[in-house]
Amino acid sequence: MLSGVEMVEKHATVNTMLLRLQEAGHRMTSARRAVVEAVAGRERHFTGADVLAEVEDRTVGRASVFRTLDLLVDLGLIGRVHPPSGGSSYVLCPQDHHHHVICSKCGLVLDLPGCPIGGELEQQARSAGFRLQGHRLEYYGVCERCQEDS
Amino acid sequence: MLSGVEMVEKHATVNTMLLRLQEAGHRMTSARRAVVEAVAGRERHFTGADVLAEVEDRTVGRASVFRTLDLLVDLGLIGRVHPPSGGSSYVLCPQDHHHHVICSKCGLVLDLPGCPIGGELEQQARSAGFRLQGHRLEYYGVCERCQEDS
DNA sequence: CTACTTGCAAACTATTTGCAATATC
DNA sequence: GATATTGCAAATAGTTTGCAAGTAG
Repeated sequence: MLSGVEMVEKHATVNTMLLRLQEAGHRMTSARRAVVEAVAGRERHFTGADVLAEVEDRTVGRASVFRTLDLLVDLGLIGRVHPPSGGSSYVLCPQDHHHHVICSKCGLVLDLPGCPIGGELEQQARSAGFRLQGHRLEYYGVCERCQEDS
Repeated sequence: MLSGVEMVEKHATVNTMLLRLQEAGHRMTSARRAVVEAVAGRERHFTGADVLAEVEDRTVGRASVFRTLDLLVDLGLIGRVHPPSGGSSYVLCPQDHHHHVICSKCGLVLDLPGCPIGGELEQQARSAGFRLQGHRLEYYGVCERCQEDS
């Protein structure tokens, strides 16, 4: 069984993502399928425009692309990142709490499972009266391949 | 001397910021002064539009506001943050490496001196071949005052 | 069938650019 | 006086909205 699947899927597959959408009470439409297919398996960060470009020959409207991406973000299947270069883009996300390293040159995204947060700084914030809700942590660097290329 | 100054200034004052601009080889103009004055002393995050609104009665052009903000970011006097609610805004920054907690309700920004980063995750990124350049870490929560208000 | 969802186009928001005029050094 | 910088207006980028038509459940 499962012949051809040699790797553990770190990220949700197309089917898993569609299933999640349904479970969350959303209808399964061709627009959503198109967006999910355009997004699944990506290993770099991508923008709304990237996805739009990939699905527009399937006559999926601009709005539906953004609406579906929002949905996927809400479900935690993809996340938003903000490269220092500016702008915002999306990345596929594994389902547990994690962070990303993003290559400044090619946009490659690597998941870093686990979380170094929780110590002194959180304590400081709490003693200043904050009730913490979450955090955003992103690393930036240059990936192996891009270092070679330079 | 220095009568009236009872507090240690955590962030650069108007004069300090202007001085930095000059040191960096930039001219001292009224547009820049206006932007710096609009920005100094803020304890919440603010957007380009906020600053624009505050200086436009001084006939400072839209473009100059954004150009000056960029300059201040380059000099490290202010930083960009990306609230989960979306969008991007600026915060005053102390001069050393630090992070922020941001109140989701009122936008209050608190500096957290120091940095919890450096351990396991960086190691993972390095062993995956990344040459790290930096990171972005922001905490989100609700400040004391907003908890009371709710 | 019924309500959710869509595609389209227009509306928006936020920021950037081109350029002649201006002000700083 | 040379050049960095400006204000303005138009341009651009990216995303959102309003709505009649379409379609999944």
